[in-house]
Amino acid sequence: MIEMYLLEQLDALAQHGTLIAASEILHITQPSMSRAMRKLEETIGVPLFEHKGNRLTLNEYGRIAAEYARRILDSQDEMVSRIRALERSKRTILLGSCAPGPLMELPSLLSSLYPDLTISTELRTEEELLTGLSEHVYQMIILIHKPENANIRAHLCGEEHLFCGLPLSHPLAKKKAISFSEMDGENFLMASEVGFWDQVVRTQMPHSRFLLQNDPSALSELVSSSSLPSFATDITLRLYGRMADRAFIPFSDTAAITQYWCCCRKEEELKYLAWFQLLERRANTA
Amino acid sequence: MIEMYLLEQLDALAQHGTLIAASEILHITQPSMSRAMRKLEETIGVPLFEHKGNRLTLNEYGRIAAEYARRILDSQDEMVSRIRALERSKRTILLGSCAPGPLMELPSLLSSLYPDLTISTELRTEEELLTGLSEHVYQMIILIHKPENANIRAHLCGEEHLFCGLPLSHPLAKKKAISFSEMDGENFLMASEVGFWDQVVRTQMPHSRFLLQNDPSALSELVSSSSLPSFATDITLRLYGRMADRAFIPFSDTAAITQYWCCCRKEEELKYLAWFQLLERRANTA
DNA sequence: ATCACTTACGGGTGACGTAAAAATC
DNA sequence: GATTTTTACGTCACCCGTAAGTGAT
Repeated sequence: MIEMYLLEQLDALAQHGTLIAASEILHITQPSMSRAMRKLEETIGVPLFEHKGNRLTLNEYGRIAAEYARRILDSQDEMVSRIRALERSKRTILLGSCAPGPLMELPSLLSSLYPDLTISTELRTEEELLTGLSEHVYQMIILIHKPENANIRAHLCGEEHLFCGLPLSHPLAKKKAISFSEMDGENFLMASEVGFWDQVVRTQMPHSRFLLQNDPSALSELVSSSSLPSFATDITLRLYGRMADRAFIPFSDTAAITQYWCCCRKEEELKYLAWFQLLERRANTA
Repeated sequence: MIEMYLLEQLDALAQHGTLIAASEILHITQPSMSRAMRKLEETIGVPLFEHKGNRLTLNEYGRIAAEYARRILDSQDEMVSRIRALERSKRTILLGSCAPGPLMELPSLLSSLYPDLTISTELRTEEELLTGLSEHVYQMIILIHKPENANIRAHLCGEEHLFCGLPLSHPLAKKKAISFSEMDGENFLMASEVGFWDQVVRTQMPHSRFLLQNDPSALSELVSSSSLPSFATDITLRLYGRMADRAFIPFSDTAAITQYWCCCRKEEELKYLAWFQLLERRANTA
């Protein structure tokens, strides 16, 4: 029987080259590793190491052992995280989104539908969300592109339209609509956690600079005391109202409008059937 | 970090149902297992068991953990046996054969070609030999059918012809050839380790009985003092000569003649190139 | 009463750390 | 002399076994 700590130490040695480096990573002393590696060698009964000068290196067999060690450690990690995630998914819905907008409205709806479950949310990139969903990290994710993956089921769950917030004194403040190119070059005040919108505005207005503020209320104060343009969306305007001293003008570009897809793993679609039906009704009444 | 002994005990529990049964298999006491399972549960942080009456059973999470445990233990075993087999294969050639004939001639030839290597032999079924070869248990195997597997290279390495040994007083002792059907129903003295020949004679002479003798010299004595028919082959006759008081008559059936294929894994064909060239020369001069 | 598991306690293996030596650069 | 590994020794964690206890059949 080869214990896991031996494989862990072998793996660390393979990755860091020397006993000292590996032992520092594992927070054990170097003699301890020296002993452990000898023990591993004796257990297998085949030499795994070579002494090259004052360095201990893996030989052909050691490298094979290290590959197995890596794989075994990986499956051990996977086992633990898989079980924990599964257990948690019985108690909570972790909802990941690529934009903050859906996270302002959907969690409370989820809560009312599933009162026994805890609803948590995270803001991540679409790529992170997709891998996280398949790895059972997320129970649901909100994307702006409908995923092609056959193991994922997607339902439309709303849309969002980007607005430009301008002080009333701004020359364009009276317009009914505005384009990114008209505003390109102006400096904006912006919340720092806006998900994919960050990418959108930087791409559409490459000559603009964006002053980020993490705290929403601080941002709000800054905006009202500043003459810099800001952002809003139909969702934020609906939920938080319009500032009296600002004009909010929709961007006319198609890049300023997005649809959101609420996705879950195929095998959980039935579990969330009521939820997707609620989204359906909500879309029809909107 | 989940140590291997915990996974081993979980696996045993999953396979045997109760702590007591599992602990007996592992040769540890039952309280020790009880503690270990609780420790595993605490480490993962998710309940893995249910108390059904006075029995401890795996719940949904426990069953998942047990699956992982099984896989991890398997790869750990594979790691050790793979490394040991690889190391051994550097020092020895383990030659498996489905018949004893080739093992009477080939090992000494191998020895003279590879004087630094230890040559060991085993008699097994073709099926066992094929899996053993792919799992690096054998470096070479001798089969009577050319294998189809693309990862295996086969070279002809000789043939063998079955003879019938008869006392000179036997009515058929003067014949030049003999068929299985002529002998069907007679009882034979036979060596017990004859590989696939066992199958051949039992199939071809279903009404005969075969008295097995494990020790070759004992068999030889029995044969010379008995009037029962016996077996020989061209190989045994060449190597050990003919008994003066017996006639050795070839069986005429095609089932009495076989070709032998010497096989190695594809990736080792170059390593044994000299050997296969020797077999080639030997076949041509024969 | 029997069976399966849990709790309690003591013992011994062995994994770790510290200190110092050996070997290579 | 600096770096890396090995050796030596003491300590403590923890895994196991024994024995008694609890609960279900």
